[in-house]
Amino acid sequence: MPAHPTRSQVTAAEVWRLLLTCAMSQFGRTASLAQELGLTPGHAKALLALDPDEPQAMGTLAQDFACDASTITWLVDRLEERGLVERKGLKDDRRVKTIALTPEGVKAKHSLEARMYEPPEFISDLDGDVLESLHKVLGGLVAAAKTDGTS
Amino acid sequence: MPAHPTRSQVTAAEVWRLLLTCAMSQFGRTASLAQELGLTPGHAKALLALDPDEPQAMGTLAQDFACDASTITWLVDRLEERGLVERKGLKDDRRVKTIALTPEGVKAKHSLEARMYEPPEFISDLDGDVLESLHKVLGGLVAAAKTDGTS
DNA sequence: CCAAATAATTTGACAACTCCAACTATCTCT
DNA sequence: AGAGATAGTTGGAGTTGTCAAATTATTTGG
Repeated sequence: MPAHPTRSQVTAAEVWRLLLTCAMSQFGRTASLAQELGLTPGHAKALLALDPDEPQAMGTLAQDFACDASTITWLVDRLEERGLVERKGLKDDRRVKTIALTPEGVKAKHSLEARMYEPPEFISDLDGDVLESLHKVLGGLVAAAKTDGTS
Repeated sequence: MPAHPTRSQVTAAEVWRLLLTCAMSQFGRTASLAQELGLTPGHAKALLALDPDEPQAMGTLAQDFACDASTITWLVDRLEERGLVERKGLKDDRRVKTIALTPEGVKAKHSLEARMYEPPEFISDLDGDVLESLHKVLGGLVAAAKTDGTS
């Protein structure tokens, strides 16, 4: 923690607010976007959280989504009905079931991401070198965010 | 629009993806955050959309939220029950009702924003001059986003 | 003034989500 | 082996969010 709350501490809040505002200006669409692809918000959330290469235990998902275990059961039932995911037993511990994306699921995930990640005009209008520097800073942030317990 | 899709076009997508990823890494919490304040996601969405100084016609809200008019009626009913907003007739056109935040509503909006805008560690850990430059760029983006028809 | 358009509401129905409590299967530790 | 913990499921229940169709009040255009 910082020894003294300097001026830059204030600016950090301001920067974060701007970043969030910027993201939200477009993120609002995500619901409509998902709907266009025949996905409910819940489906979309799950697809974004699931890594094609790393099946997740249901319990882990429940923690990630900060919801009850049975809520995950319900959600996975819906996803499975649509053939987007598959329950797989875990060898080491047969109580655990991991959730893996099916090829359909991977396709859906990619469709969704492709649309979400289409840059809005106010980004693509930026100068090359501004993009370059933003890219550098944000890249670092994303890396830092991953290793952030966010206690 | 750019005359030629140069390399920077690719980078714009990449930058946008990073920005979104960065924002989403924390935005996921918003639901829990709202819940702590006794707000449903719908309430939160509405509070964030409403400007204390500019009451919105219900029809406008329906457009913003891309939902049915009756859905807004339902949502505003809930908000009014909690004393967060107030329906006000419009002088010029008595069919229209505008939704204004009550003092309670303004307070709730501010509580919510205050929490949302608390910067995560990976932001407050940044160097002063990085913050400075980010602030400058993002400030411009937010301004540009406002005047973006987002056709 | 009357017909058509517009803004909101009501009603009815349904899907999406969410939890809690009880239950099954499996693992772990002694 | 047996007690207790853990992972997931089931059943029941309630709220939230959503739309379509019919209704009311008001405005607008002819």
